[in-house]
Amino acid sequence: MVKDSSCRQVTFSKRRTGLFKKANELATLCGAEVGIIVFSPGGKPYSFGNPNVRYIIDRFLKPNLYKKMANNSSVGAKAYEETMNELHDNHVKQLSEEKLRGEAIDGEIAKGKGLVIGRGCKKIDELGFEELEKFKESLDELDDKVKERVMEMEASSTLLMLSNNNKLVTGSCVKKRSVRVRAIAKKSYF
Amino acid sequence: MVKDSSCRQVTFSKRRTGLFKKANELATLCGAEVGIIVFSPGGKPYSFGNPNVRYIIDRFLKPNLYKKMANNSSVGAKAYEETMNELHDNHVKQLSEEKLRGEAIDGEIAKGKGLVIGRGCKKIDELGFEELEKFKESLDELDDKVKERVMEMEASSTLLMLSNNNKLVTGSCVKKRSVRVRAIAKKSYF
DNA sequence: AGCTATTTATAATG
DNA sequence: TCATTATAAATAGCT
Repeated sequence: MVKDSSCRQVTFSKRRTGLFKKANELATLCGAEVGIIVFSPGGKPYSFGNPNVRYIIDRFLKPNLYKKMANNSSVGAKAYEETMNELHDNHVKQLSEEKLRGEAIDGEIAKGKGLVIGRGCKKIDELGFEELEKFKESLDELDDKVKERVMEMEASSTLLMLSNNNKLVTGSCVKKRSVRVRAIAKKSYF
Repeated sequence: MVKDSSCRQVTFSKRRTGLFKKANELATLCGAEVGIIVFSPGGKPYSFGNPNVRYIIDRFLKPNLYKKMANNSSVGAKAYEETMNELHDNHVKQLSEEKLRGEAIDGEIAKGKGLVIGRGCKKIDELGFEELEKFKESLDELDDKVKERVMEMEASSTLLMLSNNNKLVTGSCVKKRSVRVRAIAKKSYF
């Protein structure tokens, strides 16, 4: 890391591109799932993901959530895709019903922002080391439960990113994944 | 992705190694921060991280938490390290105090696992789409707060990984052609 | 796992 | 930033 600033920026750009290309090839050629996050020397984030970064991170951090997907016929991205399709179908059916009674509960939920622990109303800032450790566990458990349901909601945008991310480069391995796309872009990826 | 299973496994191995090497070079040569997660066709996870994957994911998902770090003198990993050192010092100081009163609160915290929303006691499974969306927001906010404090606790282990990851074993592989410096090889990056 | 022919990435330069 | 090219590095195919 001896190069001067402008030269380093060029090298960074080239090599980042090369890295993402390699990652793309790995995913395509081998049927692997790859996620990459890069922060430039200046701190700007770049990411690559196949199927997408969110999915990779989720799967990495919470493997348990993906066990049931693994049971859904095939392996890896295919299972994910299929599971997501199912979830999405259910979701769409559910959505209309939910919308109807949704607003009625807003008030109640709003109070949720002042989440309490047990019956006490300690503020986070007042928690100490031991308390936090346990509280974090609780939170993670809760997070898993929510994630499981929230996944339905995110399925649509997730799948869109999937298709956006699959611009392939190399000659010998040009291949597009066929994916059902539904819903509108939420985030642009690179 | 045309190769048969055993051939594909070999290719996956070779290319994964190559990818991680490239990532390592990018990080070392350009001072970038890189995280990679790969799931093999069989679903086995491999990861590379500089400084480490956890840090990369955290920074990617919760940029705000790292803003204050950015204010801590320099940029990137250095700032992170320094901030972590500070946090760790505070943490160690705090730890002895906390341990003393820690156990007393266990019971109270244990109840936290039955976290409630507002006053109601709805189970997660009973929440619908609209409810979940709002609840997730609450949870994310809460998670940020906790992360901020939990970071202190994780600082020590994080820093350990950091130092473990940075065993520079070989010098630079300077091959001919004047100033052209090739990557500095780190040995164990996965 | 090692070897080598070939392809690909990239540093330097325009 | 883009294009070229000489060279280093990665890797497919084979053993």
